[in-house]
Amino acid sequence: MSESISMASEAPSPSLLEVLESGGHRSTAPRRAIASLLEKKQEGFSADALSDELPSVGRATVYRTINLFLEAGAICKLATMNGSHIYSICGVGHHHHHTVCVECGAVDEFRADAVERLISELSAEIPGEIVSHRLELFVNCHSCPEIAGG
Amino acid sequence: MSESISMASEAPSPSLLEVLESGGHRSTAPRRAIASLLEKKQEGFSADALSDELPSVGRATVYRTINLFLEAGAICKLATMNGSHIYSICGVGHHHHHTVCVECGAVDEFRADAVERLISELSAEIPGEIVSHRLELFVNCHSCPEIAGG
DNA sequence: TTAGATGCAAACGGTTTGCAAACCA
DNA sequence: TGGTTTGCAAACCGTTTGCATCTAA
Repeated sequence: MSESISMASEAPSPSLLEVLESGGHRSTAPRRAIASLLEKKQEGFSADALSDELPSVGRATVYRTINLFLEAGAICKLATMNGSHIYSICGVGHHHHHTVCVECGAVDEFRADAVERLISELSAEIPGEIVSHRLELFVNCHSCPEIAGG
Repeated sequence: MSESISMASEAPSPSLLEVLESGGHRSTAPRRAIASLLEKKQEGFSADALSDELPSVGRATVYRTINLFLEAGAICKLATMNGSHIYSICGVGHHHHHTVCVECGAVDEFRADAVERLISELSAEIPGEIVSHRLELFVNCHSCPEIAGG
């Protein structure tokens, strides 16, 4: 059963403002607004949606700030089932995978040693060497009504 | 060890023209040109690159034809490591995964029961039900020079 | 004081769409 | 022939960039 899987649902996000400052970036009003909004989000978000929620912040700044957090590893960019992609706060610092709810967009993270073990088994069977991998699970989280009303 | 993994390197692509006709689409010169070019390709390709190789075919037609094959399941759209995406012919008819060479872009398919088994194990541990999944392996295929000269 | 950050608007890359002309069945 | 498909160009979407202005440190 539950050998080495760990869900991150309960993990509090690290302070995005700390991420900013430890990266040598300034703490400005637009960045603080974005950071505090992101820290409230359970679901994945698009840059566009974020921008809509912060009409006082310029679109370019939203994109620049997202990229800044991306580079710092504070958020992840992940694929949705339809091929587009969304961003999500990273609670876990290291390599992990995501579940994305196909109904409401809620994103969760998990680490499962079984996944990594599988990859290394596959590497024996596959020509060439495995440099990296990407795994996304699309789920129906069954808690959608609370989040998205659907 | 090698229990149920199957690589698709040698599998001949099914005739894309058949795919067209069985889908009730017409066999036109542009579509035939695209189909025959695709059937020669080992590596993944972008719509843009395809269009460059077929200057006599309009860009819109390239995109339309790609989507047509996508809908028919004859080609797959898959992610590259840098977040962009490429297309690749599907030899295997059913659910499978891809390896993408980070050097030359060569794409291969594999089916591994172990992957599917892992997913169903994970489903016991993960809140909600797993609807679908996506797994991409990024590899260094070590045959790059032959394909891309690099 | 000044390097860094912002907002705007324009540019961008990839993709889709409207439409009249061309084409296959 | 008539419904499909094509090519073009313009529109589109998400994202990045140039630049003058503003601001945190």
